[in-house]
Amino acid sequence: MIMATDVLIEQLLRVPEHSGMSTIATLHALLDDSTIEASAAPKSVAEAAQLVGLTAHTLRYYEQEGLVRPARNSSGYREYSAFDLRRLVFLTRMRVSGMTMHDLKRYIALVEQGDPTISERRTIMLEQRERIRRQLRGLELALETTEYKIHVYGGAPDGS
Amino acid sequence: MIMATDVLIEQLLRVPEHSGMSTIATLHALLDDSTIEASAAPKSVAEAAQLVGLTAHTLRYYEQEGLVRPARNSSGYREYSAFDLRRLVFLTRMRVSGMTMHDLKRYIALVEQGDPTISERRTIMLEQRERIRRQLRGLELALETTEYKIHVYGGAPDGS
DNA sequence: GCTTGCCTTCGAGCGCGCTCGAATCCGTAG
DNA sequence: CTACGGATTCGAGCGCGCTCGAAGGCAAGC
Repeated sequence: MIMATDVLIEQLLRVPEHSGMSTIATLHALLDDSTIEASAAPKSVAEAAQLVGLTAHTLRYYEQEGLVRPARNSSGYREYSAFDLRRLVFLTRMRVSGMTMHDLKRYIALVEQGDPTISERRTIMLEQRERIRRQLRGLELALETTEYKIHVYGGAPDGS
Repeated sequence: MIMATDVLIEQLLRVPEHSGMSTIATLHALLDDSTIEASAAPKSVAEAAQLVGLTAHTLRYYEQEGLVRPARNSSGYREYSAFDLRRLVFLTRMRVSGMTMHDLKRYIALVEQGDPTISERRTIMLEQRERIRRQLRGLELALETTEYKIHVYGGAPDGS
């Protein structure tokens, strides 16, 4: 939960409203690695950073940690493809939901090893789902508590 | 999101099921500083830590930061009253929902200054509510993403 | 009286996830 | 030709929230 996180959440939240697609189709377009090249031109590190709500520094750090492998142009500049961007969206969502860099690196390493690791990846995602659900319960409790305080401190001129 | 957090969430989650009270009444009993002394005997630092899902070290740290002020017995040992315990529950919930130590210290400082600071505290809680709501949205997106992956990785022997 | 175990204070250390700055290189505009 | 913005690598540093260990005190059991 670092500074970047707030920006990140803001950015990622506005993703779903870009078309008349169903939720599942949107997710597919956003996340499935086989639906590549929807938008042709690759992005520079700064553009990619902006799109995904991180800094260029952080994107380079993620690469260093093996989480993404953008191509390079003839000058050695990074070029983020749609594939890379989808990967970044996935990474940021997992980070937002509290998956550690350690676990994320492990997961991505499995992804890069291909099909034989699918069942292991599935296990990781099942655990991740449990973590998220626990967090949701914790957050809802915190929300109740916060609303209780607001109530005690005198009504709610904002919100019902 | 440190090690303690997981334990902490586990502990705090089981609080609501202890009686036939309504949600609001439960919250009141758990959080309102005027409903003191439901359970008489004060707790030692280790007991308090266990109850709230933190370590004794962390409780001492919180005290050092001015977040709680447990009384001391004749030997200088800490004695956590029901008041203190409720305070701790509040603190942990705020921490779970991502409020920083910095903000929490500020908030508690206001609490200790009494009534004149109520409107300021209310503002803080309104902001806190917004932060929690943003986090909830982010988490829900992460949950969808995770479930999408689970789906892609082949059905859900666990959960529908 | 001694051991055991939990309490005390204090200050240093740590793991995480960035974050930043220095030094250098590329590419376009004037 | 020069200047400038943005790219590169590298390694060091940082803020947060604990976390730990040393050195010693208190209280109950044998």
